[in-house]
Amino acid sequence: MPELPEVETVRRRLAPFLEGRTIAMAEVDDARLVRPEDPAAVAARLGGARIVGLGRRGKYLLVHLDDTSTLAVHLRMTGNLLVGADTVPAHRRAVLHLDDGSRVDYTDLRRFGTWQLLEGAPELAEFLDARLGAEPLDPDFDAGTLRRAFAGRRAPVKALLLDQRLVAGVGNIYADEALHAARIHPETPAGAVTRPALARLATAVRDVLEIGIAAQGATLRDYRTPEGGYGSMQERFQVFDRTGEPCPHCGAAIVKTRVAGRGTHLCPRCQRRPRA
DNA sequence: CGCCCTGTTGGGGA
DNA sequence: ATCCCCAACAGGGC
Repeated sequence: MPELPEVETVRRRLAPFLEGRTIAMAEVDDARLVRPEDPAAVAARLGGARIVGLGRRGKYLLVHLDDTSTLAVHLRMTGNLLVGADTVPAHRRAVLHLDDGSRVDYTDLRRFGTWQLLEGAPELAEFLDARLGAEPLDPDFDAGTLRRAFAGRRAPVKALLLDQRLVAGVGNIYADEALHAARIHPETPAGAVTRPALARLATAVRDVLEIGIAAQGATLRDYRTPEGGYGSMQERFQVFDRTGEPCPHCGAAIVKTRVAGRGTHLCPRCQRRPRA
């Protein structure tokens, strides 16, 4: 489910239903969800709280409460938040009952997702700052941001792009897409990426994330239209999950390799491996 | 039918 | 600094 565009889509979809509402009761059925804290204690804390707003930082969805605490929700691989379901959805791990009688269901097939309750703005800031670097959609995100983050580093540029402490919110799909758009081989040592390439990459990261948001997260692998199709051509990726298909830019066959422990898709003609 | 491999993320240990 | 493994489960390929 996640990747930044999907989290942002969930935030925008839920906000009208949640903002201003009071949580009448919360149920947390999965002990791991809020570890290391006690699920019952967190549920009790949520009960009676009013939701003043929904935010996002990186891939964290932030549920701001009127007692200055914030519930930081991370959906990891398969988490999702649903409103208005008329039956209990599969793999439900937690529920928020709102004061208007509606329900928010949290589902998570693989149970990697987390709910972290943070007390007050300083604790929230400390939590986020320890984990997240630059926001790629902020106006000041540019080539200089990447140059400072990559300086002197020899790890593959894709590995650093995926490091949330450097750039917040880039996942495996959008890393492949951004590197392809910027014509950078994913195994290029990060510190060796040229200045012009860094400028292309900064633009590409922002562009692919904004395209994903504009498509309302409809870019995921398992997304299908109600008729079972893929939707418009623009909703498909350029390289991700397109092994063997022609590169939209040059026509060469997309190849799949492994970089930073993750499946990696690239065009061998557009993204030349730099020689040492 | 069963086995093996893969995976949209992040944390911890080597 | 970098790399590997793991969490828990489903789905696809063979």
